[in-house]
Amino acid sequence: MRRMTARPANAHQARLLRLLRDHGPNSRAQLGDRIDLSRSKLAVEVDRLLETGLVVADGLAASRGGRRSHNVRLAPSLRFLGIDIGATSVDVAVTNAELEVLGHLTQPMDVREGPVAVFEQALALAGKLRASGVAEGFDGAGIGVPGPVRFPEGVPVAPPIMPGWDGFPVREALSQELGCPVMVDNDVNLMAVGEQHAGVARTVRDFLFVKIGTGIGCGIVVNGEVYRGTTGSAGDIGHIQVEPDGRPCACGNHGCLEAYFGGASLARDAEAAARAGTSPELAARLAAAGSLGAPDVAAAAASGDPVALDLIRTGGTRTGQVIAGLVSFFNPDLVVIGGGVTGLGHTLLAAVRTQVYRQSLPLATNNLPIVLGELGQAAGVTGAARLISDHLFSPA
Amino acid sequence: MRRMTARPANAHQARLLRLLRDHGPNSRAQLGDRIDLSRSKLAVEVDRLLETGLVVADGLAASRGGRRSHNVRLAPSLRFLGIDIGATSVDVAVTNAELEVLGHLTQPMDVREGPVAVFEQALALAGKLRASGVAEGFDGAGIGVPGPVRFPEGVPVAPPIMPGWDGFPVREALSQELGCPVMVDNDVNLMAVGEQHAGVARTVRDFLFVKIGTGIGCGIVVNGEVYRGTTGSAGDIGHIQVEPDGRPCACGNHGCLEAYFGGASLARDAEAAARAGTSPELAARLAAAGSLGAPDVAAAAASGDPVALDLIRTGGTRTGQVIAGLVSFFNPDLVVIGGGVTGLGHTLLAAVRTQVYRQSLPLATNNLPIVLGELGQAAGVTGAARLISDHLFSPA
DNA sequence: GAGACTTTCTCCTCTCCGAGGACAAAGGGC
DNA sequence: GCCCTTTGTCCTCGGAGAGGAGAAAGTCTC
Repeated sequence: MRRMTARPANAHQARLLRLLRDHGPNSRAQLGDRIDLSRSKLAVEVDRLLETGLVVADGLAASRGGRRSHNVRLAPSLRFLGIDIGATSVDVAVTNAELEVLGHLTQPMDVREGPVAVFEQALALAGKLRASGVAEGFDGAGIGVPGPVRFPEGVPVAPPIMPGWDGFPVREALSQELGCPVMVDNDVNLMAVGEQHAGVARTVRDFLFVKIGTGIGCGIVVNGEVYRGTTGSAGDIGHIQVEPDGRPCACGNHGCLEAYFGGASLARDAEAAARAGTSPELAARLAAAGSLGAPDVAAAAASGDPVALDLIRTGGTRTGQVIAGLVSFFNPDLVVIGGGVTGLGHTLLAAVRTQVYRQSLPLATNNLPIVLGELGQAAGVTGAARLISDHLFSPA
Repeated sequence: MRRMTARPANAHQARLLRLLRDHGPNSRAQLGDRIDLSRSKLAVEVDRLLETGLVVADGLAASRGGRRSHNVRLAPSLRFLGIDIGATSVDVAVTNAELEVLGHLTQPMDVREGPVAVFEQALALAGKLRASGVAEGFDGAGIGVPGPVRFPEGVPVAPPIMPGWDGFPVREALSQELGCPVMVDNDVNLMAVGEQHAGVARTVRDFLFVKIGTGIGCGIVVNGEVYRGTTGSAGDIGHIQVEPDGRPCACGNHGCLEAYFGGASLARDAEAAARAGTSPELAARLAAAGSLGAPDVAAAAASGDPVALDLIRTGGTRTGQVIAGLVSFFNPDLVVIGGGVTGLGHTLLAAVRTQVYRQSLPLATNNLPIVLGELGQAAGVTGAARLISDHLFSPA
């Protein structure tokens, strides 16, 4: 099948495409209400979009008391591919032009295997999705990687947990492989975008998305747009110090947040507790599985294990300490907590909230919701699809 | 004298005014090089600006190899008033349209006396400047206050160190009093803007301006624009915790940065050292003056007093701790240190630098200059003038 | 010092965009 | 079936702005 080649010719067309993406099929009259354009101009631009094939007619709308208007919608054959490469897994999803997830596959994987091996797996998953019939091809792809990215070029820079990726031309390579436009960003940024598009952050302009997974990172949204910093490493909060002269961290410093919390240290602490015999529950799980992870701690906590609960609470408190600082500094509308360990759920959230509300100034916390993400695993891939659609639905 | 009433009629005129503000007098031909407009359009817009009186002819430019071009410049009679209200002083300056400071007065003052008393003093200083002949009237005024501001309305909100100002309609009142447009912002934000306009931050888009004065605050510039947060309290970093369960702070928490450093605690620590007898130098100064302040510590340090040096170093280290976290989070192009205690100078700077470079990740610090502000006392008033000029030089 | 070349400035024309009105088409309600 | 409302199409008109022609005002070379 021939894929999308057209792009909006001007800012008006771009706006129309985004309206149709975000609000679904719409009548021409409704579009007129949402956009500040004369009817004549609007008709011209919609007709041009119909010609390009990006938009198709979609029957008649219900009457609003007079002549029925013609519906239009984004081409139903458009497909975006969202790829979320985590430290230990890869997620691939296919969406339509309205960014609804039509198919989603996950697979465990170690990012340290390097870009070639990881791409092979991601492309295999994409192929599987295509074979399942949800897509015949892709009009664009977004991909998130667990490290800093030089955004304009789509190239990872100095990623600590994925050394083999440094400077690898992700955008270029994937674009070649898939034969469609590709955009690359940090995975946490994309999760933030995902929650902004379809999750809890739909209505706010300035918010933080804190991901607690293998590592801890933060997506920063300013004025509705992701802020990436000078070198693309903004939001790298895992190595903020929470304990002067504290535990040594893999980064070479002492007392970093990640040395105390996050998937890796949580697993380490849980195993230590199991071996020390303070938690029979965790010990049993360790004996059964040979190793422990965040899900084990979550399960143990759910069954009331005090050691597991304590691990989550102190971790949440430490995370809350850092977030409190960020809230004072950034004064956001909203803080979203997401990532793999949200299985720890409300125990974690409660600890974070307590700490933030206690430690930040009232003016910044008065109307500050701190909530869990709504999209879970889908946040990253949704954000990825949104990233590429934003790119494609902008003037050429 | 009649004051400026005209405003640019469109975005082109606004851009031309800003070009003339930032680059000084310019020939029409040069303006053509700097702006993307056809010669005909440019001529029309410049002529219209000449008609409004915002811009005046300014003789002939030097030849660039052919016919000499006509110079234009912003009306030389335009005057902006910049007011910087600190915790313990008020600064007032007059600038021309190019934001050059033509006169500058400072006066000690306690902001807790309340808005009415403070305005009286500020207006008296403005009157003095007018009497000295640098201005006949003001075309606009910018004012900075030491607390959070609801920016669109120009009203302080819940300012901790100036309770009497909460909700006081600063913009409205001052505009009435002066008979010209007024814009209000947090004083630290304005110092950041000042350094951006005429100081060290001229060439960067994303930077932090850390002010260490009576309190400690931070101006955040994203994409060339001040970021103020949802409630206008962004950058309030004085109450970020640096020491879990540390010293009690005036805000009710423990271990805040301001409990350890900043003008107030520096004075307290210095007096304690003087009384304890560990520093003869400080003791002598205390005996002479009855109390100590940051300048005393600076002087003692300059003459080699080890206790004073140590106070500055540990304060710098603590500040560096916080800045290190912000740098990891925000990944700026540049960090500027300014405010009253820059008299502490390079001892302070060195301590901050050491801590930040040690504690933040290499990718964020590799090309990160940390420097002292260039403008000193003039940063705030320059930023204030820039604020109002940005407002006036924008399409109506 | 005269002529040739450059740069600047002023008109003028021509095109394009988009607003908005007139009118036709299509539907609802009584 | 009649009248009102909404939607869609067509047309005209005004304004914005690009770009060319040519005059005006310099510099530079010989």
